Amino acid sequence: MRLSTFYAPTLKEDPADAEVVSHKLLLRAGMIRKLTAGVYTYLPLGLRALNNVANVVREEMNRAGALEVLMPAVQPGDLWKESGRWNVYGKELLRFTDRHDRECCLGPTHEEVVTDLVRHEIRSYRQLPLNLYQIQTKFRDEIRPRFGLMRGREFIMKDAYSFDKDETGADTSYFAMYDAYARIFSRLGLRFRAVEADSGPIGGSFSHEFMVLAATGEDTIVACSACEYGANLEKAEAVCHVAEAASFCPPAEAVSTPGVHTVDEVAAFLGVSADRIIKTLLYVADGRVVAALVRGDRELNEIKLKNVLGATQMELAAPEVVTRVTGAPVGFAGPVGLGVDVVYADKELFGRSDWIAGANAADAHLRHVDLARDVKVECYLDLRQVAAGDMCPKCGQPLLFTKGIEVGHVFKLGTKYSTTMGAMFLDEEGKERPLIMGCYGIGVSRVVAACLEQNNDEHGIVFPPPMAPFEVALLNLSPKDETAMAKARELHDLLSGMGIAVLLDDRDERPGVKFKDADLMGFPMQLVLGGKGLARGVVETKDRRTGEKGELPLEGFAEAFAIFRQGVLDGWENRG
RNA sequence: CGGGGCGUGGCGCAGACUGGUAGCGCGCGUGCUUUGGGAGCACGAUGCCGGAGGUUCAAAUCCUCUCGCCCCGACCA
Repeated sequence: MRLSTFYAPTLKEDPADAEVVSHKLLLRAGMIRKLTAGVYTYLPLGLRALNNVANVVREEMNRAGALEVLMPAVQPGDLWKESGRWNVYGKELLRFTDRHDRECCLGPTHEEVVTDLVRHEIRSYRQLPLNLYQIQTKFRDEIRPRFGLMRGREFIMKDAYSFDKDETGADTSYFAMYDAYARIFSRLGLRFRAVEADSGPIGGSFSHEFMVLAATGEDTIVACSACEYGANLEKAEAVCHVAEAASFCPPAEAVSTPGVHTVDEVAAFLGVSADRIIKTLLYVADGRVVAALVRGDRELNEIKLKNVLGATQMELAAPEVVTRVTGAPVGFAGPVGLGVDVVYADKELFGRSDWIAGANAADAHLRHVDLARDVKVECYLDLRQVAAGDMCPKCGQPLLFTKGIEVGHVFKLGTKYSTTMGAMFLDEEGKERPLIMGCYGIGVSRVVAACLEQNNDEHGIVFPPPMAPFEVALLNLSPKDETAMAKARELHDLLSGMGIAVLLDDRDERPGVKFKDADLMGFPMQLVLGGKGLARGVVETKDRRTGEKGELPLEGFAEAFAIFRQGVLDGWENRG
């Protein structure tokens, strides 16, 4: 390919509306352009990178035994009503009606469609297992799309769905996908970690997320410093420190705390540390008012609470609700004599007494609270957010916190969809049973963005070779010189003949422009053909990642290049 | 949806408070020079100042309404 006839409009300056580095670089390197919020056009370079990711994904899915299909983007609302998600998916599901007034939506995911497909075809256990996948455009009407390709409304996703006859088979399918994902992200040159995750509204019994490690990640992941344990913060299990022996607790008594609302204020006012205080949080979950108790120095993990309640909707109680159930303004809620439907406590509160808590009266708190004596606690559970200083639930070593970008997610779904949508098969005994499903997603376009978050420097993109739109940039510094141009074409054709994607910069530009653009666009290898080297019969080389420069002889170029290339690839493989 | 910010040649920005000829840098076109890390000089083109109302002799500038974009939050694979 020749750059003079290619379309890669690079920008010298950062676009005003790009915040994160991947977004800036994708725009500056001429890979994407925005149409509207969260919706992008892929320009030739961006599309090549995207396709490279898709092809690696495709190869590994095929290797794992999954079969590629392509499902529609437009889906009938009736299917979603059948699965029960029409009313729970919310505004993220873009709905519209067609000319016959039939309700439709743009597919944010394809459990319904694939389940519908399979229920018409699968009759017997002999047809199982089956794993279908597609690489397709998804639309999710995000509340707030941001960061370019990182969180778009329209994006490219690989989604796979497995169908098995029993739990053993389903687990096998799940781990086949898990392994395929690990291979995919490794091959693409990403630093990542697979972590335990909450399964969210799609439902299911267990799941893992594949996180690309990057400071700009929107997720926080917790990983053990010693063992393999890793989890999304929202899932991470909190280890309970050993409770002190319960001592004698005097009767609870009210103390006046005028205008003292927050835990910190109470601690300061009463001269105690925050871990002696009970924080009482009130939520409305599916219409019920519930109280969640955590230690004053802890944060409640809302996902854990929501899962415990099995609630579909849960939100922090509004001030009016707080006033109604506590009889006091916000800031004085406590578990004793609280007018809520149910009280849950973090397990850390178990076995200790003599707490300080809100008195459910304006400007007052209670001291000497004993939960076992004074409160009807429904259950003591893990409700709190894991925090710095916590230990690994598996091995007891310290946990580390890092930021990550979710690029893949594997779910074991079970029979959630097959049951509600009637996707059944006959087992060996002729008995009808629901298919056991799993679903597995990779944000293909997000992988590109996540990759750039990890692989860039002050000059621009540093593409890992498997993802690079072109592996080699061949810069001809003297495009007007017939001899040089002929040589450049010869090298270009030679490399192309070797199956290497090479972009020849034959533009009538000054050398500096070519160097800057090649660096910005991030091609792993640069070959420079200029007057200086040409006279001596050599081509200069640069490894984009290390910046290391060298020379290759024009005589016996193919062999010398192969060695150079292997060196660059090995460097990527063995980088620290 | 709450909070904040921004819409001015293709891109990045100034001008607005205090109304009075729409400007700068980059890019673009032509010519000459230059040619190993985003060239120099000269000439030139490109604006319904996001849109609609209003105030005024006069609006990019003041007022009202609207549309779009970005950031923080809530939410989310």
